[in-house]
Amino acid sequence: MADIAIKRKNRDTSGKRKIILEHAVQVFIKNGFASASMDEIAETSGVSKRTIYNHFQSKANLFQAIVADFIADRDRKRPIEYSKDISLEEQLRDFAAAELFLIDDPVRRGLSRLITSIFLMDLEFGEHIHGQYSPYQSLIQWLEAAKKHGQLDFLSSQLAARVFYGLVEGCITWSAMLSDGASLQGVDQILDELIEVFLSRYRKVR
Amino acid sequence: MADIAIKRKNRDTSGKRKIILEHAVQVFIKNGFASASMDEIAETSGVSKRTIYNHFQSKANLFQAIVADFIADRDRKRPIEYSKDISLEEQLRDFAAAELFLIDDPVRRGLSRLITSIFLMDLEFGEHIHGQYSPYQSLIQWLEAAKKHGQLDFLSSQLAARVFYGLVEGCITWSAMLSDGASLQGVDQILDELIEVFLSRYRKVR
DNA sequence: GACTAATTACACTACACGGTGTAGTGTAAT
DNA sequence: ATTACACTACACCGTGTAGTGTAATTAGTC
Repeated sequence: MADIAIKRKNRDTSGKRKIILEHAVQVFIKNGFASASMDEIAETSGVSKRTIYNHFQSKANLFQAIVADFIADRDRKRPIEYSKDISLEEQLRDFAAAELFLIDDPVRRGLSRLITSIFLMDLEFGEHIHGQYSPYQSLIQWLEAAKKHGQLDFLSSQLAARVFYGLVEGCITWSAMLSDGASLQGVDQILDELIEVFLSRYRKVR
Repeated sequence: MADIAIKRKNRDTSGKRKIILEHAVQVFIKNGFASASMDEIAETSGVSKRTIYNHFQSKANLFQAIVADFIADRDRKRPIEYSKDISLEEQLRDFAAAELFLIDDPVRRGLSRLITSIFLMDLEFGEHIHGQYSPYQSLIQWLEAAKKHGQLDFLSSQLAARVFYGLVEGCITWSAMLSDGASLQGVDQILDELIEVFLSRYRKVR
C-alpha cells in the first residue's frame, strides 16, 4: 500500500493538529467553553493563533473536534452480550466498566464534567451526545436474555435497566465528577455492593 | 410594633427588586451565567439597566442573590427523624421528597441545572452549595436508628445512605434534569420501585 | 540548493458586554 | 410648593476576545 505517499506534496500536519487538540482540552477543562480564549489555547499549545485557525474553522469547531474524539473513544467498547457461562456479577461489572471509563482518567473526567455541564444548559446538544450511546440498549437486551434463561426476574426490563444505571451513575459517576475523583477511593467495593443491591431485588429465587 | 414605619422617608423598593430577581432567573436559566447579559435582563424585566445596578452591585452579586433564595427555599424542609410508627417505605419517600422538590417545578429545575452545571466546572463553588445540605447526614442518622430498632441491617450506614441517594439521584434527579422533566412521568411508581430495591437489600429478615 | 506548504508574528477589525455618569421624570411625603 | 428619592433613557468607557489579513520565516521534499 502506498497510501502514505499518495500525496507527497503536502506535509504531514497531523502533529500540530494533535498538539493543539491536546492542549485545547486542558484549557477548555480549566475555563469552560465560553471563558476559554483562543489566545490562551495558542499560548498553551506553543502555537500561533493563526495556525489554530488554519486547522480549525472556529472555536466551536475546535471544540466539536475534541468532543468527537471523546465520543469515539468512549464508543470503542463493543456491546456486551449475555453469557450463560459467566456469573451475573461479572457481567454487570462489565457494564459498569464502560461508565467507569468515562471518569477514571483525569482528562476524560474533566471532559465528562465539561460536556455534562454544557448539556445541562443545552439539552439539544445533550440529545446529540447521549442519543448515540449504546450500552443502555445493550443492557436491556442483556437483562431480557438473563430473564429468559431464568436467572433474573422483573416486570419491566426498562425499569430494571434504569435502576442499574441509576445506581452506577448516582453512586459513582456523579459523585466522582463532583469530587474530582476523590470518591473513587474503594470504588471496586462500592461497585460490588451496588451489584449486590441490584441482584437482591432482581435475581430469580428458585 | 411600628417597625414598618420606622423610616417613612425610604420608599418600598422590594417590588422592583423582586421583579428583577424573577426575570433574571429566567435569563440566567436560558443562557447560563456567562452568556446572560445584563442588558437582556433589564429588557426582560422591563426595568432600566441602571435600576438593576442600583439594587445589585454586580452581575455576580445578582446571581448570588438568586442562588441564596434558591438555597433558602431548598433548606426550608426540616430534617426527618426516625419513627417506629410509620412504615419504612413512607419515611424513605419523605427523604426522596426533598430531592424531588428540586426538580418538580420548571423554574427550580432550571436553577438546579444551572447551579449544577456551574459547580461541575467550579468545584469550590460546589462545596459551598453542597456542604450545607443536611438531608444526607439526616438520612445516616435515620438509618442507624432503624438498624438499632431491628428493622434494617447493614454494615456501613455511610454506604447504605450513598446507595439510597444514588438511586434517587441517578434514577430520578439527573434524568429529570437532562430530559427537562420528561422522565418525571410516573415518578411515583419509579420511586416505589427504588425503595423496594433498597429494602430488598437492607431490610432485616427475621 | 530550490521550491513551496506550513507556520509565525502581529497588527487590526468588529463587536459584545459589564459597568458608570448624568440629565431629567413621576410621585409621595412634608 | 418643596423635597427626597426611585427610576428611566441614553450615551459612554474600557476591555476582552473571536476571527482575519499579510508579510516574513521555517522546514520538508525534490
